[in-house]
Amino acid sequence: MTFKSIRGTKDILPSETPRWQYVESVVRTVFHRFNYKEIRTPVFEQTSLFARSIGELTDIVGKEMYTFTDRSDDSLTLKPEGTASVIRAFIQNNLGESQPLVKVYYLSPMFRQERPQAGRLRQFHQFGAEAIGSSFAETDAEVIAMAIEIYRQFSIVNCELKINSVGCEKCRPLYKKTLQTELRKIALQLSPDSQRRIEENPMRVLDSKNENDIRLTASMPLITDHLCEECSSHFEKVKSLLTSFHISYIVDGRLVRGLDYYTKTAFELTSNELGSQDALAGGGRYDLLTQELGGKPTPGIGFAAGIERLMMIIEKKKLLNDLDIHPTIFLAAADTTSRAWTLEKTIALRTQGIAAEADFLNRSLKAQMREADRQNAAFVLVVGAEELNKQTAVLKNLRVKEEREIPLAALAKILTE
RNA sequence: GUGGCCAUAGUUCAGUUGGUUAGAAUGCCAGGUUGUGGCCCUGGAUGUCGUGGGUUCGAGUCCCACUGGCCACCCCA
Repeated sequence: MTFKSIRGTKDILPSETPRWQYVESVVRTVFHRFNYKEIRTPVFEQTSLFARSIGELTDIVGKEMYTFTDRSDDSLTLKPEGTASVIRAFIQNNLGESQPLVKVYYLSPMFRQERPQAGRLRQFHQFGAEAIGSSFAETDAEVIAMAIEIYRQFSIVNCELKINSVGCEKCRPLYKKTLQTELRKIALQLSPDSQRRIEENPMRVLDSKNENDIRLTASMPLITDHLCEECSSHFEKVKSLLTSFHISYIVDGRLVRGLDYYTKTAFELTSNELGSQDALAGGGRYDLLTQELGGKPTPGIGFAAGIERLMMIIEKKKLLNDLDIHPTIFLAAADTTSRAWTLEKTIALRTQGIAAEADFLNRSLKAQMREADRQNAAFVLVVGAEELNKQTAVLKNLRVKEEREIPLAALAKILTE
């Protein structure tokens, strides 16, 4: 084989696209119900947009971005996540000037150069939403409820919602210092990654999956015990709202997400149906991001979810297997003289809004019947010279295996009933 | 980026201690029914055995490298 798709990229084939389209339509429906409107941003941006927003020291920026220089020597990057682009568009188009709260959603491919494995691709797809302009806990709860509602639409209700508060510019630096001094005491016993993070991003050390690290840091102070008054009451409000929405959650004081811009609420939705890459969706509040990117200080919160991972669960649970696109009628020609008529009629039916198909490969009647069956057509119309003379045809219902002779003039009417 | 396993018809896979023209199932095509699908029967077509090198009289089989896939680490959607 001479040409192959790039490592970590996948073709979504005709056998799968009906399921994708259906999932996308459900996602859109829920977003619309929550009054979020779609935004479409370019797939690539200036590299510095991501470096600035996601954080220079994060794994995403440090080693996973698809970055290249174009012919004008500008450094561009295929977007590794959605929020940065949305906030850039929000600022650039002054979206905040026409209303205090902007609620948008997106469905888009994302790109990260990681080693592919189950549930992880280099080009993958996310849907996500951003509510820009509200600092209130009510919006945090709305966004979380919306994410959960999408999964509920697919009867996925056993996933786990983990939430945390990562503090703000007032309380987080103090906590970081406290944690850092504690971590330095045991630094040499920690994994190399964690040792590096003590200085770069100490909170990530607590989020390590290394068993030894977990044991050593078991009694470390948690951010949830060091929040300032404002962050603490915000967190309490989010939790009580979730409870009032009948959404169960577990507080995970060690949850730190891989993007530096989060403040206060951070959350993650995981599923045990997925294997090692078990995060279905993640998100959080980013009250400082808009000003960091040069806009007016505007609080915001959002989430993003992986479509392939949702798809994995849908496939595993054998949901949505009966979606398919099929012709209502297949026009089969019994002899060569009637073949031209079937083609003409097929085109005519299509213009009348009926999904029709015919044989364009000059096949035998038997082969045409097989084709109609393979295409899962509801009806077959068999016509030959004799029928055309009488202006009739044999209409066969493939589902109930019955056939009858009908006048050609009545065909469209019968099919649209 | 690191590691383990893997790579043979369209697909899923078999292929003996290295030995002649590389198989099965399924799918595809055709016929059985010269105007009728699904089930059944009969027949047919299809492989650079991932790529490149090496060992050997001889390699799908052994060795090396590369590429790709799967899974895990890491990280995350």
